[in-house]
Amino acid sequence: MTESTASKRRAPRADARRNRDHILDTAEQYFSEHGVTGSLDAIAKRAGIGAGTLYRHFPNREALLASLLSARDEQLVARRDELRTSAKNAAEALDGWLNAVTDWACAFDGLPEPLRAATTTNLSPLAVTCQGFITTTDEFLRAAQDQGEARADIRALDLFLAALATSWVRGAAMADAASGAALAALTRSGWEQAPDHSNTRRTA
Amino acid sequence: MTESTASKRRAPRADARRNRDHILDTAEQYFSEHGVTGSLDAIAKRAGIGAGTLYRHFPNREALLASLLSARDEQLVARRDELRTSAKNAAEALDGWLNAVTDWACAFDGLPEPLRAATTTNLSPLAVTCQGFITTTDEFLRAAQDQGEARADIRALDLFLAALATSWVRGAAMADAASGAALAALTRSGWEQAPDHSNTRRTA
Amino acid sequence: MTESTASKRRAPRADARRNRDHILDTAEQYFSEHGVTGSLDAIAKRAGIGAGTLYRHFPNREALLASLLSARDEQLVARRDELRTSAKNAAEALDGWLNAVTDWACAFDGLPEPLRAATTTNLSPLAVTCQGFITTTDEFLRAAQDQGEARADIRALDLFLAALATSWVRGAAMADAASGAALAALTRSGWEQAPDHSNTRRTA
Amino acid sequence: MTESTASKRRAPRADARRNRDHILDTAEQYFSEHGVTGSLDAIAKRAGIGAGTLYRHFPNREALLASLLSARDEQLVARRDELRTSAKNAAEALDGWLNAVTDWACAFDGLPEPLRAATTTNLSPLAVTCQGFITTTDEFLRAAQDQGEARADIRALDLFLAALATSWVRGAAMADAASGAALAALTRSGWEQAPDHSNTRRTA
DNA sequence: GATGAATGAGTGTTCATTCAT
DNA sequence: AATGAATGAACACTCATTCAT
Repeated sequence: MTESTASKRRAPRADARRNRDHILDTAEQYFSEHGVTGSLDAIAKRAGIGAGTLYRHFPNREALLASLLSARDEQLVARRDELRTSAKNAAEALDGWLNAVTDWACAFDGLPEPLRAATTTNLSPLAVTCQGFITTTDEFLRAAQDQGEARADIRALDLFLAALATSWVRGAAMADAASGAALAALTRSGWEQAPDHSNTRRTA
Repeated sequence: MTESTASKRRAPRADARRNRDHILDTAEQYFSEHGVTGSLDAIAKRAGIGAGTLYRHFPNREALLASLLSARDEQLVARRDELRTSAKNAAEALDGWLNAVTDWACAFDGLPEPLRAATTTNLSPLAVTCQGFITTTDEFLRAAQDQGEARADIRALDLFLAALATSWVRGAAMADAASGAALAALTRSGWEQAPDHSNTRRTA
Repeated sequence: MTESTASKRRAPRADARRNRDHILDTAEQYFSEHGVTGSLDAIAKRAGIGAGTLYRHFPNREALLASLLSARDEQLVARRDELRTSAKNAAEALDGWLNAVTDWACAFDGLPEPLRAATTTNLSPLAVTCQGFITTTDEFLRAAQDQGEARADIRALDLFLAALATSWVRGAAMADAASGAALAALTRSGWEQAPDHSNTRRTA
Repeated sequence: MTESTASKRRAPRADARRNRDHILDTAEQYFSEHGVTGSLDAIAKRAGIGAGTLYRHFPNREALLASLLSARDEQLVARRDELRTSAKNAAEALDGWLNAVTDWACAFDGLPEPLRAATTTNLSPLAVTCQGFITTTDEFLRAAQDQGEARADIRALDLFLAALATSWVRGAAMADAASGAALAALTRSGWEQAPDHSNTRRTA
């Protein structure tokens, strides 16, 4: 299917492809330096192309972000497959996945914000990206729930948002890394001490 | 304490005081409508004063925000006192307090962002405000820990940040309210199911 | 004449012809919606062709407009013939013709502007179109003048411009239709009251 | 009244006034060269001020135009008074006035367009300016009608629009001046030859 | 013949902050 | 103390036209 449509627009034109890739590289670097709210014009300038060219490839900031992030999909997908096979149990797999998502959402300063927005608007190009990850989260979550390793009243969307929130807490490069980790831990175990009459062992 | 420094500049001039209050009222309204990133110029205009006057009272956006929020301190302090006496146990008190903080940080759209920043920069006028609430959080947390109702490895700062994160997830008025509540719940209990040795009852 | 030059490049290629027609249809619709200053790129996009193809067929906006309008020539020519036979006198014929021209120039929002320009520059592809209509106007005018039904000091060009001006006054769809009609009436009879020798008393 | 409000905002600040005047001078020159659609940024740059300063004084193009034109009001008003006293009859006065309006609307290339728009939208700052002139037109028109020198079925608005249309026909500096005059003449007397054998019958 | 990528100056507008009045 | 004018870079985004493919 994808092939047939691709055959229609035969040549993606070598220079266009090159430009596109160059824009992505430049944006990656620029966003790393200035956060996701950095100037698109500045990216175009740094890439040595006209602003129009950037907008042709990526009609708006979110489209650019989406492309940037989907380039990292492979890594996340790889991580997912790895967790599926190597995790010692469903809870570890879910935990590992959520950590991976958190890292992913920390790619650029300010990234969690549009991602969160994308979970509710559905209009953003980021929405599809997010949706895919929520689905994966759901798979891990269900597995853990089936194994009795995760509470039954948890929704995948909420875990995804919790991961984003953790990225958000980590915030800028300067922020307290420990607090980010702490929120991740809270998300897993909560602050509440189980009122264990006998001996509830719980691993921090 | 604050009074003694104020005594230095004897009469704060009635009109200045009036202006200040009027700015605060206007800003309150404006931020409610447009979020915390709204235009300060617009606030000055709506308040019917010059931009310079606004900047005289509040040298920057965060100073304005800090004043705005500290006006709500009383409510939070009242809530704190209420929780201290009425909560049936330390865990409920802590939970109630965190919910109060979460609500407080939802006062304006986009408010969690500068608050989070204030927890790390220390330079922001908001830092003092935050610090006070972190201290209160610490009191509740310690009480709960002393009662064995909260895990010992939790830090007040992290709980405070978790509350902010919850506000952040709630986000704009449009956002999914359930997800906000879900993160609060996660923060309390985590998604992990305690490995029950007897018989795990689980409702699908 | 035009045919002989066309015979040079024998087959206009079926697809080229089809493209050309499709562009015209699309442009007709687009200009109706957005006025004559609408984006040519958008027209190409809507027509499903590349921008270059559009420019191959019509090197600039005015060339496109000219083709668009000459497609309506038939209607105007038909109207001309109709007026020649059916009008009860030369003045009515001229009046009918000017109204037809006015309607024609109202085809798209903003059309009168390039038409007026075309009457003076001669470089525009629209110039030919306009010239033809001015000639026809001249025929009707002369007939009326011969019949003593039109003043002798009137020029066809000026009547044509007056018709364009009337279209211009009608302006966008929103404009005051009555004023358009009023200008047409003024053009015919003027605001001046003929000095009546008897005694025309007229109360304002 | 105007004085009391003026006293409130005591100092229009000498530099502000100077800037404002300088902007107006620059805009006058720039619009003369490039027409009313010229770049506002370019005007700011040429005036040696920041774009923001221009926008502070004139929030949009039409506000700037309105100020520019109202500076010419005095001339028109003077002309009005002159016509009132010196015109040999009401018809000449009206004719002189319409010519004055036409000249006024020719001040810049492209000016008739926003003026016409202003007669229908009412939202434009130009609307007030236009309204004033329409009122004056009405005075001259009524006088002429009272004298039996103008047809009773004419509206002031339509005469005003006819004057604008005449300016529009004159168009750019390059345009055919004769055609402009011709439309003005048409507006006054029409193209129709009164079929007067003896007594002038004229159909409305 | 057709394509559509590239151009890049240009658009109007905003805004936090400073400083002359 | 209050004012509000000035700043001017920055913003996202557009579009007619060219030209390599």
